[in-house]
Amino acid sequence: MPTTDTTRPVTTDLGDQLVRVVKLLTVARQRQPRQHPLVDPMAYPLLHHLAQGPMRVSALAEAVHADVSTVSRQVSTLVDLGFVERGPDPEDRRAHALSIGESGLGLLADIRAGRDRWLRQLLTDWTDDDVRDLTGHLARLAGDLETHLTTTTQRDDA
Amino acid sequence: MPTTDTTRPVTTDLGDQLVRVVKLLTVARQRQPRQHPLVDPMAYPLLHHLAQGPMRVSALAEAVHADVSTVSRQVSTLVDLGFVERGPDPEDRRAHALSIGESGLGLLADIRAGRDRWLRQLLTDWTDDDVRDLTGHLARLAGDLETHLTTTTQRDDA
DNA sequence: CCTTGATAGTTGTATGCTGCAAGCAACTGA
DNA sequence: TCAGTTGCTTGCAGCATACAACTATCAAGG
Repeated sequence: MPTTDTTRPVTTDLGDQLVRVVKLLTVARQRQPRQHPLVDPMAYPLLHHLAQGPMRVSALAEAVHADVSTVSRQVSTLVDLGFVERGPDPEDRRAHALSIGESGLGLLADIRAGRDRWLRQLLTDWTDDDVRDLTGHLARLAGDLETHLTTTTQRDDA
Repeated sequence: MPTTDTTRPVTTDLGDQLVRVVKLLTVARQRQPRQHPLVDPMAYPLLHHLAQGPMRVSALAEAVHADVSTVSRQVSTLVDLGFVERGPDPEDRRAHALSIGESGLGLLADIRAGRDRWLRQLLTDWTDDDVRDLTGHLARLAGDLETHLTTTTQRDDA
């Protein structure tokens, strides 16, 4: 047993708060009106990634840590609505080069703007430094999570 | 209107990171082996709240910001597995006084321990102060979220 | 060239978590 | 005791996801 702490370790509190925030954010997102009625909120990160350049479905799936089939469906919706274009991949005719369209960038901007309004309303008594501080910690945590998720496919503790 | 920023506001970055972390944590949780095969990870917060004293289903639902029906189902599972007891409510025979049992406390401890192991492995290069700092910010954010969720039932921005 | 195996993506099916609405039991007030 | 309200459960539907089967294409050898 490596945890010879008799006191409650700091990670326990962090875990509790993480679970709490995730839950609350999930609930909040569900209640928030969608920017576009047919676009899943879960598809938003796709736009975020596609905004940084064209990529394949498989690359996108890996980027968002989701199954290819899931991303395929989400992309299909976005394509049907005209936010994303499925162009030919010059190197492989099986694959598609997904690229975000004009309206897709607009949607992304709208999503960000709405989220910004909401956050600003939520964090009225936070200073900019507070926000930046939290953002920095979250980014670091996210980075650690990504490497952890990509390195360990399964197994570990338990 | 206080938002005369022409530069990217700090909340935009925060929003991006929040979405990212939530997504990553969700994925990580899905891949993690369950402490108990039949207990939803989403039910863990229920144990957390019940550990602080007996309460009704409705109170529990409000505490976790979920629908009563959802909590009812989750509680039924926990009762079937012996982690929670549905005792009579002395003041109202329609209601039940849910209380966590011996094994429920054990399960909660196991869940926390497993999460701790995972977090400690994840945050190897974080100092305790870093962790505490993030925890504090998250707690503050969670508090703001809770008041926001309880005050605004609908409407707002969009 | 063909054939065989691997790869990119799509679609069928199943599962898990959720909320809404209907229903049942019990409380409350007249 | 009767009408309305409240606490909870259950039937049903929605949504996101993953796994598996399938099609189309590529790549390597004979």
